[in-house]
Amino acid sequence: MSTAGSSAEKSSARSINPHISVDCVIFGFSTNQLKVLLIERAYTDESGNRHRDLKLPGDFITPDEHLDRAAARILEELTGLHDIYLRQFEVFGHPNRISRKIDLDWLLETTGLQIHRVVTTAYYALINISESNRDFAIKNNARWIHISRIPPLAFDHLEIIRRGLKHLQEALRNEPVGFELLPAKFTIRQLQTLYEVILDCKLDNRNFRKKVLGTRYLVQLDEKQAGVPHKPAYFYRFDRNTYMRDRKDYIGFNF
Amino acid sequence: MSTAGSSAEKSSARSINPHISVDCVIFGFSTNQLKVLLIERAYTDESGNRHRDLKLPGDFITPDEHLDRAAARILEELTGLHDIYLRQFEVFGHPNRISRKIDLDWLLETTGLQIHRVVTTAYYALINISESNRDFAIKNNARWIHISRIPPLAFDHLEIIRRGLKHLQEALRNEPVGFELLPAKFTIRQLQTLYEVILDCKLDNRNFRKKVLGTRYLVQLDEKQAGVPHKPAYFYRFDRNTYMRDRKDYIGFNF
DNA sequence: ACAAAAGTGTTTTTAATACACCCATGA
DNA sequence: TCATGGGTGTATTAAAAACACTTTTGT
Repeated sequence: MSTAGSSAEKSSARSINPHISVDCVIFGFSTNQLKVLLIERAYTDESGNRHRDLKLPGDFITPDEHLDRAAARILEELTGLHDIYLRQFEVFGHPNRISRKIDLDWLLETTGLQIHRVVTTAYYALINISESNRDFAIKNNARWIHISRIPPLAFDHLEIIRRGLKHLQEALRNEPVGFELLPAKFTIRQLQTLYEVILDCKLDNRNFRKKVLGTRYLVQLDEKQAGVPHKPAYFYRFDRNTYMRDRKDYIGFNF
Repeated sequence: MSTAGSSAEKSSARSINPHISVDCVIFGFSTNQLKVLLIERAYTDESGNRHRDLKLPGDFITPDEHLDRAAARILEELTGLHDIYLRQFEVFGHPNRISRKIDLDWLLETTGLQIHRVVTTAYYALINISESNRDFAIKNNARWIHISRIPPLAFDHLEIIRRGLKHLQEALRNEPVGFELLPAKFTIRQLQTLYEVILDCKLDNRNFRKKVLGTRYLVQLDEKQAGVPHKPAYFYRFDRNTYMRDRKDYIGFNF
């Protein structure tokens, strides 16, 4: 669990349910890297020294708040974005997930409550960094951290990210979620790199193009890349309506 | 959320966390049907009349109980079974999921507390009905109900079962979980029927045999069916060790 | 003219599908 | 001997994988 920096302060003012929280693993893709949006947390140790570390965006739910709604709220408070791809993926309820002194102290400091047991529901969000960076300021000392360069985090947040990545990989295999991480216009190579980075594998370029262009829901635009020192690539867009119509209800099984 | 019949009574005695519960969708397979284990719930309406309906086995967690542990406890209290396949699959946190008068009244009656908001973590369990019936008594007025003949249930338990079935179907496609629902010795036809019933489709017998016998982890026993009025089928068993060694780390993607 | 990434086809291999008959047993 | 479900093989089709060169642009 946890509480978003500024949301935490709000939490102590407004009414919260201190037993249940929501945490968001916000994935973004830029400069050919998968990143996670983390928040700087400041806390004071027993010697009065101020420390910083990072945590997932999250918050306690309010007494009558739907979990999905809480996740959307956290995302919107942080980034200003709404209508973002957001999926519940797992609950973390280990009784010792809040046991380090710094975590207990930080909760006391931000909520005013002595809290030692919180069950958190984890969501992952997929956002397009470049567009959202352009239009919305990232507030609350949030930072994009490369997925494989994540420092020690608050609570069990590293584990939550690991599991979130697993779920993202699973989703990427079975649904067209990759587009959520790309701008509306993208090149096939960008898409392929996204798959390679998230699934951590190499894909054959010709087979990849054959596969994705074989679907009817990837539509080529008239526009090409400009100013690149090589043959410019066409831009494509994802046509969700066509996907919805054509989606094959897969029946095979592998075990 | 909910509380298992007898566990509910216990809950009011022992210390509970009344905000968080665990519910178990316990699947079983017998007479070629997929079934769910449900518990009879009795409640008294305002006119003092006694009513019965059905609910999922579930309970509040205790203050320091791991969610997984709570699910295992519920399962064991009910069936006496342990080391059962048990997977968390989803959290149900809608603020109105406990809003019907009968549900509110029943909670008051069984816990002594006025409870109107509970976030529940749902697990599904896979058990082999015949073996467990033989060795363990099912307590607490529990009944196996055919998956497509489920009457109106307490709380949002019907929705939880629907979602649990979806997750079971998904698991069945990707992992060898079907064996959890069968006796240690089973015939290929039993296995095929299990797939057909759970995935709700017809499978070609020759192709099915080819596929499952192509794996190395389905091993034929010397034993055959006896007393059947037709050619007796060989029994097979699932070799989990071989599966663990041979499991192909599937890399393909379909979207 | 060079560097750099875009874009393109064919062959091979593998997996999925479709399909029909004989076999072993109990009654 | 009959009814019942068990068990088997092949041909076709579809999808995945392997693989190398030409094109377009900026510098």
